[in-house]
Amino acid sequence: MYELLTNHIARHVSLHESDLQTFFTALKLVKLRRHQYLLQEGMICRHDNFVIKGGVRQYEVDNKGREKVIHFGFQDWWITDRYSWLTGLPSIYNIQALEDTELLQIDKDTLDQLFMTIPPLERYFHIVLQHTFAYWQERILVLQKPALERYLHFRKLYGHLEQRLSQHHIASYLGITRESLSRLRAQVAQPGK
Amino acid sequence: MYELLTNHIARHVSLHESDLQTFFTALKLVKLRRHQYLLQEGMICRHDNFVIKGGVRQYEVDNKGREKVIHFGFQDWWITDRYSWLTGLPSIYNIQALEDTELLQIDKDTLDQLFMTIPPLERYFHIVLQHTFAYWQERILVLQKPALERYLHFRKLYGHLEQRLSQHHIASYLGITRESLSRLRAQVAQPGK
DNA sequence: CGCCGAGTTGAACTGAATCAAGAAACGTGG
DNA sequence: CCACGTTTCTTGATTCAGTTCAACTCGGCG
Repeated sequence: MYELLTNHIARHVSLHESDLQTFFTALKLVKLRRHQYLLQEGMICRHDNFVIKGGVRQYEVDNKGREKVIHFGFQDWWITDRYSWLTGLPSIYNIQALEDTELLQIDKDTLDQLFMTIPPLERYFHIVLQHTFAYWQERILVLQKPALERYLHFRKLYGHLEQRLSQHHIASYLGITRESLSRLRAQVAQPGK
Repeated sequence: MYELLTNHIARHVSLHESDLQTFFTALKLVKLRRHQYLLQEGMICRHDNFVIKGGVRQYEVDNKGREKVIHFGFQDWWITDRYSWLTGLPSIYNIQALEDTELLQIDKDTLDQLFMTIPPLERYFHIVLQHTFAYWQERILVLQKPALERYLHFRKLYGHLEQRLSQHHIASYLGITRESLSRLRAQVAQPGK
């Protein structure tokens, strides 16, 4: 159960076995069934979550009732609403399981405590955040490009996930409509044009 | 010279005076004149930079030769190309001074060394990154909205900077053309429509 | 003065959204 | 295992926000 996370940590820092255990005892295993929510709009997000199985999407519902997917979370990713986590304000996001999902959850206050006694643990979270950030920086760049480029970029990064996601969710992630995505797919499949 | 940074740090963590001094001696003061570059495409970005005066913009030049502004950096902000910084790969971004600018620069290797001996320093950088991250998360959301909303959001966040930036740079930051921004401004100024 | 970059305004164009039907895939109950 | 309803995906016609191209204004500065 902790194997994935142990490996993920080892990839970034080396942690004493005892510290690792301390950290693990602070974690809570959460199981979500498809379509269940990890976070709903209006709730305060006090936890960070490491996906060990399945997948989730983080999205906002805009004032016209349309869902905007900000981010996905699959195996080996940490996911949270960083804004609510940081400020303690209610979240404007929903995080929902796309399929049956298992995550390891850590509470912010607990984690902040642990950081004081186990500095390499903070090092780990800091490094992971830097990675996520670097990826986010690229996402902002890509969002400025035309729809076809955005789709191709998505395939390069997440091609292996394409069949696990609905067109609807992919389109929303790319900032386009379902219909436009459908047309782009047709175009990419047979460049008869 | 270190006053702004001292205050910024104190806002997030408490650091022993001696640790603070150790950190400061690792910093380098960099002065840029308007239009000078802090980073150019192709260079490896090994430094993180705290702006104490002036302002910079981070942008990419796309394959059609157009500039896409990703981010600005003004007083009290840390700025770097997080991707190149993290991976050691050449940057695809340029960071250029918008006006005469002064920054405090820290080298990645030095900083990583300091983190090992001064854990609260890593805490500080971790917290700052979380803040920046929360802000980028919002930026991704906003980039999915129509141009007018993006502009209004920009004004809410950066209204006080609007006159220090050219229309060109603001438009690029918003992901629209100069002309469109001009029209939006006219529309906002007199809602005679 | 006259030039030059920054900003505005107008007209035509275009990529993507919207609206509207179909087709295909999926799951649930008989 | 099939039939039926629901959701997902595709395809077409139309509309619209924002781009492009081009001309014009304004203010600064040699």
